[in-house]
Amino acid sequence: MDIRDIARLAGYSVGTVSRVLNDHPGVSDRARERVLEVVREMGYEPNANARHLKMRGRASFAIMVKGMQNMLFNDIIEKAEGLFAAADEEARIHFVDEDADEVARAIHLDRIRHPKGFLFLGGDPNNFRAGFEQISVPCVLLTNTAEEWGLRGLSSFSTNDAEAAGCVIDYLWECGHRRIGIIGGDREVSEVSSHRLDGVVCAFERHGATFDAERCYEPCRFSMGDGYHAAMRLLERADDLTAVFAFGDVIALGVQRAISDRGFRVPADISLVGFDGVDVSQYSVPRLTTVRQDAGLLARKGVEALLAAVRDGGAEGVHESVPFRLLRRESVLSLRPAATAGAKGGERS
Amino acid sequence: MDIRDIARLAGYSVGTVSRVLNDHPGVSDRARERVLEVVREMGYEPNANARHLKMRGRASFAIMVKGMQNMLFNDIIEKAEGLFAAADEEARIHFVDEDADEVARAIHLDRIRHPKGFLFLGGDPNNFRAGFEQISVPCVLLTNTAEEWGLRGLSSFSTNDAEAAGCVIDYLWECGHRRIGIIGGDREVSEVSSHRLDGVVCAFERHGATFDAERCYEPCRFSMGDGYHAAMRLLERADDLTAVFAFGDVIALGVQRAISDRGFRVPADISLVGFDGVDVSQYSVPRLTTVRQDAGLLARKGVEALLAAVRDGGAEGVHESVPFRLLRRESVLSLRPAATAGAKGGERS
DNA sequence: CTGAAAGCGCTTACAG
DNA sequence: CTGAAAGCGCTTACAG
Repeated sequence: MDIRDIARLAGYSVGTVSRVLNDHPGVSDRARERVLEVVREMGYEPNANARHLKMRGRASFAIMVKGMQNMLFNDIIEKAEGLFAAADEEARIHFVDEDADEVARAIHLDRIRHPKGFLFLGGDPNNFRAGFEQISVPCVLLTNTAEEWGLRGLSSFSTNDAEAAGCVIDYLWECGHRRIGIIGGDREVSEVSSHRLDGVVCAFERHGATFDAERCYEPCRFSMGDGYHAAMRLLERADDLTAVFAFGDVIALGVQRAISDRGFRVPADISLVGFDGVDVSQYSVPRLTTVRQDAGLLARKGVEALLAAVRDGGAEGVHESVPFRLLRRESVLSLRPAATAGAKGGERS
Repeated sequence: MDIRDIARLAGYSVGTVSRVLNDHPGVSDRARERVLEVVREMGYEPNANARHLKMRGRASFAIMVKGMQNMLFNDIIEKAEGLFAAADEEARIHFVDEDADEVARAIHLDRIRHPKGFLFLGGDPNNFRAGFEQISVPCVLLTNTAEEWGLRGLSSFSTNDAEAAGCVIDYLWECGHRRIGIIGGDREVSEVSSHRLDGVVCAFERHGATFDAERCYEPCRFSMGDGYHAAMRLLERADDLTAVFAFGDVIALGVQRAISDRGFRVPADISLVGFDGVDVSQYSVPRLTTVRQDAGLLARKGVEALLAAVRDGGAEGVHESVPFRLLRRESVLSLRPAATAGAKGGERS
């Protein structure tokens, strides 16, 4: 069943059928109706390979997702897919391993599949610096800022990680916490972690204190298992902590388990804060205090920018941060009785 | 940069270049080396659209995933992707909404993309009965059994849901629980839920009791939020339950939160069992007792069957169940002091 | 072993 | 408004 069959059955040429199928002008109503009738009857759908071959290949968009376990990315994917669909665009999802090279994968895809553009969910600056210029189509990066990567034509939308991390420290400080441990991605590898750590360090300085990274910072990958083991190491080394800030909700879940396994309770003995604001954070017991990244807005800005860049021909590259929110829930204990009331129910604000 | 450029640069015809690229016999070593040299130098990669057009379209496999929030499916996808890659096959992931028609989507893809085969993660028998025969390529279904759907050419690999659910009830029974609530998918819509419920009912009968579905069964979708609300309804209606069995770990997480919000503790006041055995279940506090489905084996069997069906030309369709394991962890309290020891640390076995 | 040529299923100037 | 024809970038009989 190909376009020639339809043409024959409809009594028109393949050119006319093609024009009908593509909603091109210059077709009589009679022809249009007749062709559509046959198409419907036969359940015909054009071969996408042939179509894209002819139309110079640029078929769909590619979403490059770093890691399969990142629940925030799942939320973003879900929204982005809907947005692409609404714009009548196909989007194909490619998961790449957390420590694989997402840019190399994209270069390869660019060559063999000719996507219209790439939406990156997470990315390693080293990979981008090494290969980005080899990508021939518009690219947008989400959750990382590429502002300082010096790459022409790459846009990025992200949460201001340093500021958000600073807010967490401010909040903990306000609750009377001074001995705070940090568990997050390796700053050599994970740039968001590096920014968040900067925010922590600055916040400490703001409060006239110094963050002792040597003792109170423990790096790990973004998974529950890694969070668990990192917390075990941290709690072993620094047994006087009153609070732990994990650079991801999934990490925080592992940390919570570790705290519990060492015989402590959250938040009675140790307070805990996460990052991302994924669904599970509000169902854990206790509900996890965390920084909510706005997955919906991130997805929308990213998809719109990508669509615009494709339409207008690769733009300059913009870098924007989207608002975040500190969700004050139940996993942080105020050490200052007077402040207790203020620390509760804050999510409503 | 197309195959003609390579041919010109290498000093051979496009036919020879194509043969080299496809590892066909009948090419001199000299030609092969020369062509590969140019290919490498130019970073050339053949246009997949053209290739597939010529090769009659069948390009890659399609993985149809029902719902984006199912963590078990995530595990299976991850394994399956690796397996396809190892077999040098491409696999494209399509997420379809939990209540959208995955078979209709597949029919559409079948027509426009001509995949080699479909791997379904989850599926609604109604959709399959309505449209399955319109799919022209081999299909394998995972996590549901299609044994009784009467569909020629569809294979399925799954956990024996009824048996597994029965084991859960047996275990709770053994721990002294009699007033057990069930929270799971709507049996009209979710066949796995219906099977699990059958298992529950049978197990009650085995123990000389009757399961009162009217009072003790509350349906919901497979998400934490739905689990939470369903549990609220159930606990409201049946306030004497000593245990709740949720038909999915994500549901169980919501249930745990609901139990806690009603002022009860798990397992001291109410015991809780999940289903699936996803990562998060072992990090929750308390660690969740659950049925572990073997995502790795499911993925392996599914991919192998699909590959074989494509190779040998659509086979008959086999239906196999894969072993499961009841992971006895911390969320179930034994009501019979003597049995306490046996109920703990069971995961090790 | 190699090349010239047909053809995969479409789209799109170009005529009429 | 419609049709005949060229061409998208490949693969693969068919000759030689």
